[in-house]
Amino acid sequence: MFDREQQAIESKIRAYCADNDIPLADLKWTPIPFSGEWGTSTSFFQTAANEARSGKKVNVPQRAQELAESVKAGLGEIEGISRIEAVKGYLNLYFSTAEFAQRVVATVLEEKADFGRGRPKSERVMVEYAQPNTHHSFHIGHYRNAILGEVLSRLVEFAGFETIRASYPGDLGLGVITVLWIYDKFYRGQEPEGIHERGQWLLKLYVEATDLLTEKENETPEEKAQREAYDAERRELYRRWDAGDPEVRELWRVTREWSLDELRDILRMLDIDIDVWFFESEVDESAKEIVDELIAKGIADDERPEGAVIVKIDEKLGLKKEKYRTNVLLRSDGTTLYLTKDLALAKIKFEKYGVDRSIYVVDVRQSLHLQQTFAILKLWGFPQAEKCYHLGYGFVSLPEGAMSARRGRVVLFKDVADEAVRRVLAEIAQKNPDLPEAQRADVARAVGLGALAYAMLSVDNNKDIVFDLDEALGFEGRTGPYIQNAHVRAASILRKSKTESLEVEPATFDYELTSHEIQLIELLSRFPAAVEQAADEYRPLVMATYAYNLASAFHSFYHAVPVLQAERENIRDARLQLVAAAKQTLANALALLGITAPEVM
RNA sequence: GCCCCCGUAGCUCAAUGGACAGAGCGCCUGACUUCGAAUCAGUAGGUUGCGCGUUCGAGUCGCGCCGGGGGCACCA
Repeated sequence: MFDREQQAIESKIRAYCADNDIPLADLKWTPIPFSGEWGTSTSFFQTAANEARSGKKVNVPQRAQELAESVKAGLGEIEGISRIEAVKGYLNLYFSTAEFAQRVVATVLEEKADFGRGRPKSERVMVEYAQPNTHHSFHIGHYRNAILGEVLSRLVEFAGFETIRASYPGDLGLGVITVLWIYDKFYRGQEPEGIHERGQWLLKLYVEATDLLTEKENETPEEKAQREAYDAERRELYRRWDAGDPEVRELWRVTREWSLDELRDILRMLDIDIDVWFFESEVDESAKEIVDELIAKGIADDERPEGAVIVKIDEKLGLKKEKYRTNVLLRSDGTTLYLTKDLALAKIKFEKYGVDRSIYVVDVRQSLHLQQTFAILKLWGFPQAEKCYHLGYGFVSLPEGAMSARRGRVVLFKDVADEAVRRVLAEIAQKNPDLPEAQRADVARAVGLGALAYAMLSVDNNKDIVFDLDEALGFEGRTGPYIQNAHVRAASILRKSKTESLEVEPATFDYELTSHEIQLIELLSRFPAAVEQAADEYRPLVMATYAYNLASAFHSFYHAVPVLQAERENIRDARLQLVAAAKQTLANALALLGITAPEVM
């Protein structure tokens, strides 16, 4: 936010050093830590170290301090800077309090929902996420994927990139056929009422079918024969599906739609709007076509009929050590694999959608697979391969162990969301009984889902999560509701102020600010940088941490600093604007996190 | 065997190579006739798994161990 000042200072430092024959190293700027004032800071260690390396005998920390002092003396007075100090090799420049505060608050109130938005970038980004397999049900592992992908999309979009949200559900394979088989055999014609009931029922069928098809210990000859007969039926069904049998295809299409109905409803709840849907079944044909191209280009080796079509990735890249290994593009029977389809899909993304950066939000266990995909894209000659990025995330397990769809040991997202809403309603009844009945449902949903979202986002994506319901639905401490509550408190003050003229004139902060105000304003000023960092590093956690820190600063301010009862009118006006700016920035940060910012709770 | 990720307070987790490693939970103490206590203020808690190295400076980078998790050609 103070780039212009920083650049002016930087050029002054450069000029000074040039005049005094000091070979200045690159200047890096950071906020000054543990200060009760605002400012920016740079150090001279690198420059001193360079001198030492060039042969001069210098003690680096001492020399850095000398340089800092000397530069300080050479800078003189600078507009907007109240004070300069040289300490421990650092040069600290403190901003003029009133001016800084006024500018930060005015900027937020002017830009409103756009505060923090980055300048438009030239590249187009596609984020692929929210893609459970069909014929299953949406569990909390899928939820982690969906919320991570959505927040990442919001971040890169807000940072200025044109952003396309894509989902790529797996709608074929043995798992899907297994569900079709048991439905066709035992449940033909049945269909539960309700989108979620129907979607979840498919998962129950899958569990039941898997049980029937899994070899048991000590099974009798009759049981064995039965199981093998079932399995033969399933294989036959797969064959008919593959051959395009109209009856099987229709059954597949209808049941697939049940899953997608459920998925679409959950995405609606989560305020996720997917732009492009790719289905595995739709890229199957084009996947077969690209194999020939890759063989012709000498990237893939055709070892049929004895073997498969493979890519010796390490060898083609000229790597000595095994890293990407070898992978199969076509089975010896000519059918495609996951990798083949991913290559075909990438081609579509690059050529049809003009994607420059392609981000895959996928379970970390598929890391090797995606690295292989990117490596082959590179061999294939796509320059975008360099900007393919796998946002892997640790899997979500339960205190009793890994989730397992086969064994039916899963925690469904819908169940958790419903429980979250129930708990918030109970909380409201206790803490805010005056809240009108009509608003309770909306607030409960906002707060319940906010708690869940923050529980997922406040852990770095590469860490596994052991999902504990009580922990995920916590409303106190470092949680979504804590941040939402800061927003609510700000809204409450503004409601009570009854001022219409909040934004007509910038307030002047020409009184002695408390440390709480200083801390709060400092955090407001850092929001644009937090957005940029989170988007650059593809890390939702950065924004989650920022939002909490901002809320924490607001809560402290709220408790310690009177606003409506401020001792003077001008102070009251200034603080009201500060509250409005904090509310706006909290709302912007929460929006990026996919969390609703309620007015009351 | 090879590759990837992780190891920080009792627990769960933070920390662009930079100044004094920070939060939450839990424990203990205090603050609601005061803008909403889903809050705030405070106490206690650390050899950042171990060792060597690079650097003016290492939780962060490199190498080697130890411990945990994941992955390694016709599954997705």
